[in-house]
Amino acid sequence: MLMLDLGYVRANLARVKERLGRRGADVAAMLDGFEVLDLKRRSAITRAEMLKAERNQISAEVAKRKQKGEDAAAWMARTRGLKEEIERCTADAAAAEQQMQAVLQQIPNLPAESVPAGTSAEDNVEVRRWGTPRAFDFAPKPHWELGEQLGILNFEQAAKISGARFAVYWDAGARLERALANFMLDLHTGTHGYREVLPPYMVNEASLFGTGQLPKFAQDLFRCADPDFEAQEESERREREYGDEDSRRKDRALFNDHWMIPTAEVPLTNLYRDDILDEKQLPISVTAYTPCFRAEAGAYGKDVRGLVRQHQFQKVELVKFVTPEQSYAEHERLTAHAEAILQALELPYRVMNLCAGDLGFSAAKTYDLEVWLPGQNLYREISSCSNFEAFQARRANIRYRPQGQKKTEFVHTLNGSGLAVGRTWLAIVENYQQADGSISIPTALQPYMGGLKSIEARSS
RNA sequence: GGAGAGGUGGCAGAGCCCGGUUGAAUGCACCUGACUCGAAAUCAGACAUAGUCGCAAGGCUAUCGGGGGUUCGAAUCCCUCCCUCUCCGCCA
Repeated sequence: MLMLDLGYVRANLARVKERLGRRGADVAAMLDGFEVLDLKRRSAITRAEMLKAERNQISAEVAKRKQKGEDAAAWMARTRGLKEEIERCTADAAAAEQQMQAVLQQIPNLPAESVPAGTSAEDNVEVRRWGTPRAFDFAPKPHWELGEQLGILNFEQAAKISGARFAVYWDAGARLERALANFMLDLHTGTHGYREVLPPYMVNEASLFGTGQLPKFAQDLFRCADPDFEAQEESERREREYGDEDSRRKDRALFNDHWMIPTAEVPLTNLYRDDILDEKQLPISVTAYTPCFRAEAGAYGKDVRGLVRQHQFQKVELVKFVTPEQSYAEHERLTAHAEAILQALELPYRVMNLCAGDLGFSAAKTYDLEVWLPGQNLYREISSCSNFEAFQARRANIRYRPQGQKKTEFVHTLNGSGLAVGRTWLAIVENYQQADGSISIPTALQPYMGGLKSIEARSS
């Protein structure tokens, strides 16, 4: 299963290269040799199919003669040598196919037309800004200082029981996390029309392939080791032996094939993997509150303090399945739904249109919402809302039947954080801090905090 | 963990014991046409997906949970893995 449509790539090679080139010259270069490989593959397929056709004809003749009671030995002998020849051609075709798949699976989605040019975060374009950063008459502190002073956040205990990049929340801090999750879910299900889902937090390999995390980004994920070591070795042997990506994708679980989800996008998008939806059902909007687990390999020394970059954090995710016609309008709506949370909590933010070079692997277009953090004096990503067009749908085989049409088409998938709860937590702590180190609770959140208006240090 | 049953097209469901025009009966849904002012009902027809060859018409190849094997030929036989269901055990 290809990430980009093979026929489309072949027919529009120059155009595809040009659009991929917007992500960087090295990306477009991945398609070098594509034509040669494709030619090799097709000629091997044609040869193999001709031989198979011959074999099938002979078999049909054998069947006819046997039914009539005639002798078929002469015909049966005709296939001598065919079998080996077929096997050789099929192997050639499979080898070429595998090489192409290996290349294509590494290639990211094509950027949408409305994506700005650029190579790094520097080139992202600010679309709009909401709210005014509050003027402090004292020096605002970062959340890790405030949290530890108030006794609602404990990194030492987390390091002891788990390791680096984990946190323990206490008392009102724990409740604040729970309040935020409930508040967000209520708004999305009540006002924005999303259905609430509680999905598994562990998924199989096929799901991760479907949303684009695998095969390229295995190093970012936590994989559950099978206590049965022999089973694991057996699985890896199979992977080597038959492991073209496509058959592995279909071969749902080789052993206990479980990975911790890096985002609810994975289980939610895969809800409809291999399904054919009715156009009447679309758009489908779902939301879920889940933990997210990220290895953060390669992030050593980055954001080491505080809650910004954790191995486990919680997030409310928004996912939509839409028709191609709806997708860009729905992308704007989904982004607005995430923004509505920030607005209700009165947290200043800005919306960034990511440039081609900063776009994620699977995305055609992404808006990042960046919240103002006075304790660190910067805007920080708190939500990422993307349109994947048919990229994930093709990999996960999610189709729909347009009304009045017989042929199926791939849906477009969208998702966004609505919001990352951990980062919302710290945004509240930093933006609502008072001179005495207490945190006032945003009005919208107070009902979810049992009426609590302020988090103060415990007296005891 | 133990024992059994099963996985077939959008869905339901035959075929598998006894391998041979079976890409797969039948029903439902969907689509087209007729009838109708329109709709329902009825009747008639069409109706899998992907790859590949071809300007096209149209061929050809593959696919009956995944992989492998036996055979001239596999949905049907053999091996293996996965999944689902039922019963027993254990457990939040």
